[in-house]
Amino acid sequence: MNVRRFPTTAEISREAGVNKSTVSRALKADPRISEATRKRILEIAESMGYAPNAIAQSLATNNSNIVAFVGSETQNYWYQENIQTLARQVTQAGRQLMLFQVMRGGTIDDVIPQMIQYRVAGCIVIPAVEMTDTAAERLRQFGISMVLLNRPGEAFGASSVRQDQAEGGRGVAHFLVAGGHRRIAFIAGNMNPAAQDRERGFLAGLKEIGVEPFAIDRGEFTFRGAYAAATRLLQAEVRPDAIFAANDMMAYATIEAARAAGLTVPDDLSVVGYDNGRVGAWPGFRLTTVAQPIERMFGDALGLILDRQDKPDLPPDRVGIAAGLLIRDSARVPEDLGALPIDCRRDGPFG
Amino acid sequence: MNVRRFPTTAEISREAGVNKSTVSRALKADPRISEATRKRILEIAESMGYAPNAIAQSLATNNSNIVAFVGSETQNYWYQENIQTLARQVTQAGRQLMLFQVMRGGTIDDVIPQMIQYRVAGCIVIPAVEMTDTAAERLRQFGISMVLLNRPGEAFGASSVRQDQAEGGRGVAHFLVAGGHRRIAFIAGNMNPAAQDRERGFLAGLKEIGVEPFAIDRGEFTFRGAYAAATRLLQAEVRPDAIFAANDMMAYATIEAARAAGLTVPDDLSVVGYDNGRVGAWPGFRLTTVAQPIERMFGDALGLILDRQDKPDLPPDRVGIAAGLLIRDSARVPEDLGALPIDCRRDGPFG
DNA sequence: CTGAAAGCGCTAACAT
DNA sequence: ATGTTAGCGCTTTCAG
Repeated sequence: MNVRRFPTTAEISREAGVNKSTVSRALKADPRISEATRKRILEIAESMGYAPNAIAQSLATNNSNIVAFVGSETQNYWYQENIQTLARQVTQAGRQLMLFQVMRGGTIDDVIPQMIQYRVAGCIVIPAVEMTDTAAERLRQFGISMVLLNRPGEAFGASSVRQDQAEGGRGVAHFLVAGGHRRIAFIAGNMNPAAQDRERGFLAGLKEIGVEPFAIDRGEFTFRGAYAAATRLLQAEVRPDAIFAANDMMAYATIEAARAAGLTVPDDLSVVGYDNGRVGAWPGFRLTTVAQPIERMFGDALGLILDRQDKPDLPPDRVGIAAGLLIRDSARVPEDLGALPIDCRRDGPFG
Repeated sequence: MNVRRFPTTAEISREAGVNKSTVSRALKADPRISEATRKRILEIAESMGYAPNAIAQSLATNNSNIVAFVGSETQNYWYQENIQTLARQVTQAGRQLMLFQVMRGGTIDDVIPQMIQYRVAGCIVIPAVEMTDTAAERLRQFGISMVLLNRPGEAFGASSVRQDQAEGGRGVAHFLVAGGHRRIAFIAGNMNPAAQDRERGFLAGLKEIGVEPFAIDRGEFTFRGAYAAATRLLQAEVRPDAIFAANDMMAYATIEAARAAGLTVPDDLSVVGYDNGRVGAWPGFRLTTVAQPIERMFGDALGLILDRQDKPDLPPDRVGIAAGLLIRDSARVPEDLGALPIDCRRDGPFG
């Protein structure tokens, strides 16, 4: 309860009868310190309950070791499901994760001041947050590297880790047509660049094969929006025999809407999503979906940032990731998967 | 690309022909600075693209303005669904959110060093992370306040924000019995204190009314575990007419298991969950569940921490929150809700 | 109303 | 192998 100050390197040095800098070196395993003194210093530090002050270290080294994650106020589970993966990786890299959140209708500019204030080492930005040139410029000015997820970084001079979302969409088009569907509807997302790419790729894919999209509706990337869209689609005079939803959240809604309409998936309706969210693995959904190797993508993103700490002139880099289709039971499966322009993998039954 | 240093107060002061400290004061609206100079300094700062260095501020004030959120590697959506709420509130309070994650099988001790290193102002700890006395002691030593969520803080000398989970469980027992169920099964969670409280309260509630629990199985707070448990329960010779799952994730699994077994909810089986997760609002689930006022709870937790910045001897405080039942369609509803020992609220139909 | 100076806890040349 | 010395960028007495 006594408000005693935290032990500092100075106190340790006094106690050990050495200089502050010796302590500093001993603490960080500098090879020049003799084993004997290091051991002694470590013991003293330990006994005093010493804990290094990362704030002071950051100031002295001009290097914060904080990684920023810039998310948005989305309802989408993607961000939420995967933040834990990032947290783990950041921890394992000996860094800290700081969360920044852009409110609905805002842009990344809203959080730029805070990111700069804390001199974060770099930031990882999800597709749902709107980028701006001024923000990119400002970050560059302060030597903060950016990694954009699932969207091109070129326009902002940023790095990117990107599964080609258009390829994913295209793959789904081929998959659905090969599966024998001819009335293929699409439930689009919002203006988020990843959503746009998925749509573009999907439509391009259909065009390649000479199949007209049966219908296009908007679901705004929300459960509710997609539920309404799917319901409209399924209540029409002629209904689609397949629906591709631009993300899993909307695919869940589509499956529920189908069920509510008394339809059986995939017999009456095939549904394909995008994201490989966790709910899709539940037995009631068994969603066929485009999967992204999250673990690897975050790992790469983190790597790009760490590489650029202290190396302000390392140019941005881009890593591309192949799209892959995870096949479960929500869509009829074509005979010859090998002929598709997308990598396919089957997910065994639940349990 | 030029690695020019960030503008500092010193540079501004030079430019403005005043002293560093004047700049410092002007920047933080110190009343003693004349409007004229303040205005001039602000303009210069602006024109130089100045951004305060929070790291340096923290060092100088011995105060980091960082709030730590300590989560675990759980599959539970609770943490994930609600982290956004916290992020928003922390931002609005002008603080930053740093994420700490305890790996499966670990305790809070694993992240204590990092929290201390960054001299976080305080930490918010979810029930899923295991607390230890040494951790509590260490945080106290460094003046870092703790707020435990949904678990008593007394044992650790910590503050807490707590919906009485036992009351919630008890309320469910009364609700189910009043709804006419007599074969009431329970799917328990894990050792997490909130889960334990729910179980304890639920069993106590049944006892009060003189109803024996029909069966108790364990779902480990996971979808998969609960799905297996529910399936066992529903395939028995005599099956329960109601199942209370210790959290929503397990309730979702229960509903899916019931559906897979060809049962109709709530006609053949009533299901009640705990947490008010988002999936429960979907039309396919419409889960009756114990709700927690997340917004308020995080707000209170944050408040407890902010109150204790700079006031190391303000004793821990506890805020209690009443349990409330959110009634949807997954469980038969008793006639007289007013007679129940828990606040009930109906959630309108989806859409 | 503003300036001077010390200091927050640590690092990193530069000495020795 | 260790000590000296100067910062890192900001805040905060204490003066004036």
